[in-house]
Amino acid sequence: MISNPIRETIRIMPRGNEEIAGLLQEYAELLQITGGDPFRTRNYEKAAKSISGFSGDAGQLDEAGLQKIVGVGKSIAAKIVECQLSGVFTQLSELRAKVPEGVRAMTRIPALGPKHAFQLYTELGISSVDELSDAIAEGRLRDLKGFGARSEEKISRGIELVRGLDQRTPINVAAEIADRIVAVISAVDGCERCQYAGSLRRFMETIGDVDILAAAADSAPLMAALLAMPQVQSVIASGDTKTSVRISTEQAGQPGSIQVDLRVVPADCWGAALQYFTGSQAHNIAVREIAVRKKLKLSEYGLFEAESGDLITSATEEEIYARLGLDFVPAPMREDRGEVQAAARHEIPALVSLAEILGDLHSHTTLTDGVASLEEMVSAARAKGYAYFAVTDHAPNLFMQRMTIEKMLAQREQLHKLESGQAGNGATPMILLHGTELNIAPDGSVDWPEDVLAGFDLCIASVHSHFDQSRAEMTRRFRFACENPQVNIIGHPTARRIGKRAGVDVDFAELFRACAETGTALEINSQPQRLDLPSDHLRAARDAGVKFAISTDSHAVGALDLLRYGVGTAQRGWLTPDDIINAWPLERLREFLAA
DNA sequence: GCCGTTTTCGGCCCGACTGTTTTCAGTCG
Repeated sequence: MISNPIRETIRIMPRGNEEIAGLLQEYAELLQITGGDPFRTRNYEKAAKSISGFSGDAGQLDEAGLQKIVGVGKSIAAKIVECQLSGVFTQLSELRAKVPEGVRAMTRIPALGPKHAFQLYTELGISSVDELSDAIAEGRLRDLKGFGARSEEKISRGIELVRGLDQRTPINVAAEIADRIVAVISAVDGCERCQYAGSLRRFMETIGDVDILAAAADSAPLMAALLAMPQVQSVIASGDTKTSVRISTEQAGQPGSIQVDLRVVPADCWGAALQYFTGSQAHNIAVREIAVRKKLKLSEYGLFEAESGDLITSATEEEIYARLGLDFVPAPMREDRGEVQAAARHEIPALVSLAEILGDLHSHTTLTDGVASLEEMVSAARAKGYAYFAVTDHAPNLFMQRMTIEKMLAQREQLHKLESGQAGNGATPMILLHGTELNIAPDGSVDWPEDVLAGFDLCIASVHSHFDQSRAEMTRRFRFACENPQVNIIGHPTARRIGKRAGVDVDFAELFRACAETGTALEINSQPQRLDLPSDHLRAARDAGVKFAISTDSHAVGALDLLRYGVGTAQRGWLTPDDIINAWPLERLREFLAA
């Protein structure tokens, strides 16, 4: 029998981080539903999140290694190891037998939590969202203790909401809505400050709800302004300090909606409120625990002496962190993934900022699938004040793009003319780089022969097909592409489409090694439906010695503005300008591309 | 269940809003 070299490298793969995290999360939820100790529940949730964001492969670790992960102690480590070895998680199986899967699904309904879901199951035998819907229609909830007509109504609305697809909103759609609301609220008489906070300020890739914070002595006119917006579909809650509504989102004609929370505070506690309202919840808990240990109390109203209740500070976030002995933590880092400890050790890195990006390294024109001409793209890039700009149209193997070597060479000539044409008008000229986006074939090869590739200033190589290869094949495919001396950057490495297509299955540790060894950068693609490489992988890649290119992959002039989402993603991955090749001056960039 | 320049035991963030309640539990962030 002929041996298959790929097959031989496959071992029985242990469960990956996400799978382990999923089991722990499920166990936490089932514990909560069955009324388990809330602190234990919180711990399992924390361990799940911690493993989900862990940069190594938790499935490869023994008990001692697992316990080094924050939130994982003796007991959870033992459960994970047992699960890896025997495939059995006894306590989880026991709870699964007590709580049908449908009951857990019921807790996803807004306004229906674990306690009521379990009550509905034990007292009425309701064990799915559909059964719950029927029970409400039959009026069976009314006689239940703790339920009434209003709760029936809220749960009914919640069921409609969960049945609608795509509950989380892309970051750019949420940002547009947030900007509009901030403009409306800011214009109200008496509004002293207004900005968005929450997951949007932290640059999460999708947004569950939009959090708006405002400062005013009298909250009523601000709340009224929000309620009067024509996009408001329904009011979830409305009080003196907080109003929650659902607002419609139009995405390419698709109906949708998102929850918006408006919180109004007095101006003098702005910093404390912004810190609180930005989250994440896990970060806030970690920070508040530090406050408690110092005999202080932190809330959205300020930092107080625990004993006397005297206010210490509340005006700015910086003062609050400083008073707790912490470095200021930039919002995108606030996920309780080690940043609080880093802040205590005064090791918060100087994150890359939008202003430090000197050029965009991935763009398309009408020569392939862009909708703006070369001249339009270049002039838009110049308007951004970039020091350099790369045009990287698709290569021939993406057949529908009908690229040829002749078209490519003609574009290069046009590009050189454009570049020389700008001399003499006084301003520092923007350097134009001629590049291409190659297609990584299933075997790892790319479109053009090496001598053709050598004519480009830069080559991106991306996976555009055969997404379902096995991990071993995919990993070998990437390594082969990295080893091509002409390939400088791997484009949108996981090839995921957020909410639509999962990323390819690749051994990330091996990919990072290959990139580091060959001097190949990984792209952080700024398209909101990509955000790829995802932020969760960035720290591991950087620790392996990988450099990154933050690019927009623009197919239109307006898309150049998407760079901020790529920068936000890089900030979530703790990256500094030194990690980002397009934050470097042209000379250093050229050296990297030539190496 | 985790964690510790106060602790290996005894804590574990904090507050707003709602609905069904005569004082509070549940949900949410």
